Amino acid sequence: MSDARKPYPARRSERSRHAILEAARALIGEVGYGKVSIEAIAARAGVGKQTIYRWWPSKGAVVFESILALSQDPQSEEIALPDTGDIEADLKLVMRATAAEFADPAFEAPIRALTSEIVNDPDLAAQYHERLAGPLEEAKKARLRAAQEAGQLAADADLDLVLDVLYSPLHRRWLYRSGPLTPEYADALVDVTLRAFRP
Amino acid sequence: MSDARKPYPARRSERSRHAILEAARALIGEVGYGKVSIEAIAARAGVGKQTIYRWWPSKGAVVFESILALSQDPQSEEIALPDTGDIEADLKLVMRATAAEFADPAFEAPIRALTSEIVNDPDLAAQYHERLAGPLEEAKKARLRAAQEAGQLAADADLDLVLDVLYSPLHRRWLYRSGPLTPEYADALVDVTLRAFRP
Amino acid sequence: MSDARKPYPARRSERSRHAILEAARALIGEVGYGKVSIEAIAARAGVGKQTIYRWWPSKGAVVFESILALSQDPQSEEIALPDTGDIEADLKLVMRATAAEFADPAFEAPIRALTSEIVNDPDLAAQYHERLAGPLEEAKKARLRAAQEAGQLAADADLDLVLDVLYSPLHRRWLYRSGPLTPEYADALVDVTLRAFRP
Amino acid sequence: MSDARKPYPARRSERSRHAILEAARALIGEVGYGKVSIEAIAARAGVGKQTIYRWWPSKGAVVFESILALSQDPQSEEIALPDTGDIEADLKLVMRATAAEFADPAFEAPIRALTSEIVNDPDLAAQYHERLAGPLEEAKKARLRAAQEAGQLAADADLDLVLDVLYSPLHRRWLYRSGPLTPEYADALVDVTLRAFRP
DNA sequence: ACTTAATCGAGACGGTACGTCAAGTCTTTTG
DNA sequence: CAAAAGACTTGACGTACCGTCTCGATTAAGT
Repeated sequence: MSDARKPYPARRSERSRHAILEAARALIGEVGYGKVSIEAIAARAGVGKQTIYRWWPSKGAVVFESILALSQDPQSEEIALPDTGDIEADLKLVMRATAAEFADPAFEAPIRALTSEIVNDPDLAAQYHERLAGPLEEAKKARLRAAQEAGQLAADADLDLVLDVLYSPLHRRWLYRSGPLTPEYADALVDVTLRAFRP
Repeated sequence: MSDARKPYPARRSERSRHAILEAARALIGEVGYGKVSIEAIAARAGVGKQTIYRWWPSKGAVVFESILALSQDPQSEEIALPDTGDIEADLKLVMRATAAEFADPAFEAPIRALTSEIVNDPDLAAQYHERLAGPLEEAKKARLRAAQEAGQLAADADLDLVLDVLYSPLHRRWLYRSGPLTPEYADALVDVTLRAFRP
Repeated sequence: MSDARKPYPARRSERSRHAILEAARALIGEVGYGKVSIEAIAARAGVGKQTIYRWWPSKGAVVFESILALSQDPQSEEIALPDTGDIEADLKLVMRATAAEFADPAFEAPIRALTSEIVNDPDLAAQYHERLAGPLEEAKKARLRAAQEAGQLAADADLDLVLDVLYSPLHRRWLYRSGPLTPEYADALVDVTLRAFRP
Repeated sequence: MSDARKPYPARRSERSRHAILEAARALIGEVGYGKVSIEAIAARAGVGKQTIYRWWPSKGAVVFESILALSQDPQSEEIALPDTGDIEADLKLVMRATAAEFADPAFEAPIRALTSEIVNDPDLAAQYHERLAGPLEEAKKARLRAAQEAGQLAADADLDLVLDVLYSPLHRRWLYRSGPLTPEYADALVDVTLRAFRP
């Protein structure tokens, strides 16, 4: 009887699951995503390779989930952006923080790994959206909606588009290393965006 | 690398060089970037493996160059954007074309491959900038400068920032598959950008 | 072996025991001894692996017992060789039958499997002797004793030796495939043996 | 390019070939045939697994050749049995030596391993015949022919049959552990054989 | 035109990792 | 409490490629 079909999750070992994700996370940090192997994850987690193959379809999926797990625990349930009533100040705060995060090497490595996976795997891209990017975007849109109601943003602005204009340039600069992620750049993006969507 | 103290380019076989790049390009299209191997490239090109290792440091470099070669040949020397005098119409034309290009599967595969490499290798990112993205950006900035002179764009606008705002959202949508690349979206980006940077 | 401190045979499921031996026998015929696995036996028998491990120490033991069971059932209790009074005729009959049996592919596979086990496991060799070979030899020796009493065989002949000389060459030829198992060869062995041990 | 097809023996590494056979031989002695793995042979020989798979089709073939190599080197070219003119004395000498050899544990292990392989693989059986058993049998038959010419053996005796009767019982007793391999037993077999085939 | 030295196609080599199979152990649920 | 079910760790399988290392056989310079 091969292990190939329909493992029955009720019997799944929580201990193993956790050890695998933790090992994956640690190895990405230590040797870089490209050099992480399933064998190394299994060895580090004290787990048989089959236990990985039983529950995940690919290295990408393990790595993906290990990073998701990493990102989700701390913020737990609720994500909310600061709301002082001043949309410009609030956005600049958030954008500067985002820029700083991207510049932090400890943060970079796993996110680049994750991005590599997402670029080449539509399934993971969908999961990424649903589980990580989506909730975050909702939180941002909630803050923007408040700004609309306060008359600081055009009432008919497409909030998805606003977010695209606000974040994409920063993201692209980071991904392609096409320029420095300075606070000034963050501020400039906020200024441009508010100018484009002012009431 | 034993053989490779100083590969002396004068003796390099142009026939082999070309066959290798061509084989790489073909294989990316057939099996996808992740599954292309040096051995397969060598076999397909009718070349010894050492001939590849002698001239390129990694699979990424071969693939990268094969795609660069692909992109450069047709447009040869000069790249220029249309200039009808109407910046809005011209940009919409270009942006719609870009969106269509991204949506074309034959175009997608190699560019995603290239992007995978760039994300994880700063050297390749630099080369990409210098040899592909840079010249293109210059052409775009030339057109924007003409618009500034025609009073259609703020004279003090940072043209790099303008390009970021214009292209990044489209690019990001494509890379993360986070939304459809419609002509309407292309138009909306042009509208937003012109609104943000109007004189 | 956790479960197996003292498997308490009183509660043993006869249904399972039989299904396991039957499954083992069937699989040997279908895929060959070398490719039979405990997992396959368990699956085919509709039995948990532990149920096999609880009652048998190794794959060899299961296979061995399944073949023993196969050989014993039909002949049940009593085995006796033909006795027409003519030892030469009787032996030739038996030897030709034995040669034919060995040449039958359906018979071969399990016996070769059994032999593989026996060669490398002295315990199984002993069991084989006690449960299969021994009784058969007794029957043969009974017939030879009758021949001695009839003055057709030297009275002081060592009957074990007689059997060795009679059967071993045939057996070896089969095992090593070192020659054809013809009726003529069977006859020749009887002739040689009777000549060597004539009164 | 996979390694799968037609390795070209001219480039074969003699160093590796020898190390592999030597490692196989050593491991059989240390852990027993059943527990020898290709991986262990490769590791012990300081060789990649593929180098084994490139030149041998199976574990059995490697083990087989390692034992053949072992048996062939010392006796090199010519094998000849003693010939004092007294066939009985000569045969008893040889048979007692054979019995002693079988009883030696250092000799036993590899020969049992070899036998296991031969039983289940007709190809190996054929090779065994051609490269080991055949030449030996020729030497024995040469001695028996001399005895025929000296009038110590029936002139019309089938020498293959003589060898069968002489050796098979000893061999079988060893293989099945069905009795002790004493010098007396060896002598008895010579006596029986000579009686059966006396002129 | 003639060496002569680097490049070439080919492919064997020592290795690492793959994804699969089965072994034997352990745990949970069912009868 | 035995048995079915099946997840677990372990370890070997046979394959795919890696990057290095010979091999002759071109091939293009510099004599």
